[in-house]
Amino acid sequence: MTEFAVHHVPTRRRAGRPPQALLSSARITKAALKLVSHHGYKGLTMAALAKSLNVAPSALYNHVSSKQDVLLLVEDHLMGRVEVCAFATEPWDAAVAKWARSYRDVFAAHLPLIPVIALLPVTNAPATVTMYEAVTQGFLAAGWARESIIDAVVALESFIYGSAYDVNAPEDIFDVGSLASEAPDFSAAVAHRGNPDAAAAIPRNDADAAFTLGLQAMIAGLAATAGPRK
Amino acid sequence: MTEFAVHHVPTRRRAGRPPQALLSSARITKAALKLVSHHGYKGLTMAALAKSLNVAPSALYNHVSSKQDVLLLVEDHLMGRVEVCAFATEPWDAAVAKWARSYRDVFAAHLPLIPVIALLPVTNAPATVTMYEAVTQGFLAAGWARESIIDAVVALESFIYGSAYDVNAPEDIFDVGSLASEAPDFSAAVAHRGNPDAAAAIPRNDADAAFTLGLQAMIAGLAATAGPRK
DNA sequence: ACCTGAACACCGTTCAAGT
DNA sequence: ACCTGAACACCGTTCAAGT
Repeated sequence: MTEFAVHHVPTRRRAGRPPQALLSSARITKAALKLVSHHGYKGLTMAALAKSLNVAPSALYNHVSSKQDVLLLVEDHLMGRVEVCAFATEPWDAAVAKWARSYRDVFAAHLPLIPVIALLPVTNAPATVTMYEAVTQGFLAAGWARESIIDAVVALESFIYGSAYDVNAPEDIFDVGSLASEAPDFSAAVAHRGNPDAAAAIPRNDADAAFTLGLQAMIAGLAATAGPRK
Repeated sequence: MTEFAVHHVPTRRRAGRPPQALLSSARITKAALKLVSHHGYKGLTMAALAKSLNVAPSALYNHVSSKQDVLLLVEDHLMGRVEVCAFATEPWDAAVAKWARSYRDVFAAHLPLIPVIALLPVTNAPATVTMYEAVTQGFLAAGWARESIIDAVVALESFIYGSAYDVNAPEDIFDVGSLASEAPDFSAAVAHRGNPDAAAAIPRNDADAAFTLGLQAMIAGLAATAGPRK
């Protein structure tokens, strides 16, 4: 050992230049979205996610603390696709309708995220907060009282989440099968859903019809009971 | 070996007397409910369910085809706890409100069943069909057109499912944390939710407030747009 | 027909060890 | 700080074998 060797500085990075990590929140989010779009949420496992990033599964835990964390990253990314632009240009009721429909459409394709949105704090979800800010401003601009806005938004969101499930319901969800005789009125209502005369079988999107009906009802009802004083 | 032994009839059951099985749908449902009430849905595993019935896990598959099947059994049992009696005695809007609130309360305590209700056909769910029959009769008695009833019920259910999630949301779900400066209007709306003056901090159930607001709005809106002609 | 025991093909997560 | 490899403690489900 020479004295020189003692003073030898081993492979050392220049100050202010952190090591180039293989992973990052952005790369994880992107890989997760790609995995989901190709194989659905059943294909989104920590092992598959790691593989798609050419990394060991345990490496993911240096950047997220759990799979829930990955889902939150994906959720926040998708929240950026919810349309809030109408709140700046259109009347309140039209803007709410546009926002609600795009919100439903985005998460109808990502059902497993609904418990995540509905139950996880918005802290560390910047795009989600941005969405809420735009919505709140739209309500304020329409003359809503500050103290009523969150309740109204939560009520609308509840309807939106439930409607996102309904988009994915099978066509025959209300087929009573052998129980028909015990539920004649319900069976008839199901058979005649949307068309007064049984003969005409018009092609129809049942989920859209229910969503439009409920959305119009809630918007009208909110405007009448909690909206701005005329 | 004697001739007698050859003719010996081994333990044989009398005709028309099926063997007394250890398991049945009713026993499985009951055990599952008990497991959930004590340990939550994370405690409802096929292994735990089998153990509580003193049976091997594989034995369950002689009576249900999957865990989804167990969840459907539990769901249908719980649907019997949803109150439909008001449809026979009270005016339509009051009856709907009572039904919706009990529906929300039942499944707020059973969130993992919501995807099951929302996505699985009602075939083989007799209590669920019975519930729908009573609701349909209530709508018919109030003068609703047959072709609009299912859409209205689906819209109400969507709101109910989303509201069940909201009951379980943490108090701080809208805490923006360090993002407050980027969402001033939203932050203020959250801070003043329910109370006009910031000083008074009245105890308040936020989920109930949003549910009541949304339910009143939707009921009023439905009555105005799709209800019976006056 | 109904149940057991063993096995299968997965999960998410942890942790000592390396750089 | 970040990654690997191996292990852990589970899951739901299947299936040959028994009665």
